[in-house]
Amino acid sequence: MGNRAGTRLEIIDNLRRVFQAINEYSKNAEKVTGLTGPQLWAIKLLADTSPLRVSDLARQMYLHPATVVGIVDRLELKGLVARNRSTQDRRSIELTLTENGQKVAAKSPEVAQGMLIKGLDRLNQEEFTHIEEGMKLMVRLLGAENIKPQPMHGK
Amino acid sequence: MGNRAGTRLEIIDNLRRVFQAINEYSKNAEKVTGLTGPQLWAIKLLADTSPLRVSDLARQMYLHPATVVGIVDRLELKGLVARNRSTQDRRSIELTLTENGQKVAAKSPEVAQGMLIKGLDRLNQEEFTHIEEGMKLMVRLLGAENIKPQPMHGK
DNA sequence: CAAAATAGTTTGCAATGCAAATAATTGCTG
DNA sequence: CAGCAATTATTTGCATTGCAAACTATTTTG
Repeated sequence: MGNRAGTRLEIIDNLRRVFQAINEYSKNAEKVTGLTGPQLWAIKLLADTSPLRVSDLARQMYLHPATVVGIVDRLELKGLVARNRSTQDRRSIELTLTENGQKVAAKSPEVAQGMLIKGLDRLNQEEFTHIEEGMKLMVRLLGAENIKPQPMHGK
Repeated sequence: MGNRAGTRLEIIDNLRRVFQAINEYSKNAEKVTGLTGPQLWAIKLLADTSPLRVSDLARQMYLHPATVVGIVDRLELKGLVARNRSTQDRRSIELTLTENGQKVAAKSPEVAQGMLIKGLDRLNQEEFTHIEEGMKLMVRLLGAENIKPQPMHGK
């Protein structure tokens, strides 16, 4: 203690470790599923709510529609996603998971999330409080209170 | 309280917020500097230690040499990095920052790091301990103790 | 000295990501 | 209701990242 400057750097190093670990979990998920990060992300979103229009998917992924079209193209090629023209608004496309797509979504690992949930359960009350308060503070430091949480993925 | 399950999800949501905030800081850095994430990362590493061989840079960035060659190509084109054949081992190339490159490295924002350091200084002792312990625990949960910290970047 | 290892590069490939232009449809406005 | 504006998805063109495999030059090792 007292040596706050050193601890400060240690905290940041630990944050970096967390980053990299999560990155590696999602790299692993890519190997397991044969899908890239964005592809897996799209599949997961479709597993949550379906059908989903292309523009809505783009909004949820904070990506340009043109980018999402490419991702959906490749998922459609793999037979995981289906496109259907909406009957109400014939401009829009409704995206759904195929049976195979649902299987993939169900089987694909929860990236780091599962790991974290299990780990959190094993903590005692004091440790749990440390993490709870620590994360709240980290959010405050970054001014990120108003940011809507979105899946973390490795690049 | 006692509702541990809810808090658990809240913790993960906060981690996601942290992720996204840092992502946005680095996106901003890209706009400010006109460099992409990997390019900025390479510049920062070269600002730390110089000269640096291509293979060493690749190792530090956990990237394939062929990938780094491309990145260095573009930095050289922009006049930020210089290549020099080593005299001791004529196979290897020594990378250095040009004057301009040094200026860019100095001026380019520390991504999220500066933000965090300033923020950490403003915390009282109890808060500081929460973050310190919280991050340690997070690292343990992910089994990331042995991971060498590397810059976090969006991408 | 010959063979193997190392360093950087080139080439070819796939994926992400954006901007701008396009076609089809819907909504709005006078 | 006719016409214009907005929305939706797509296409095209471009830059970047990232890897693997082949290649050249150099060094090290047997």
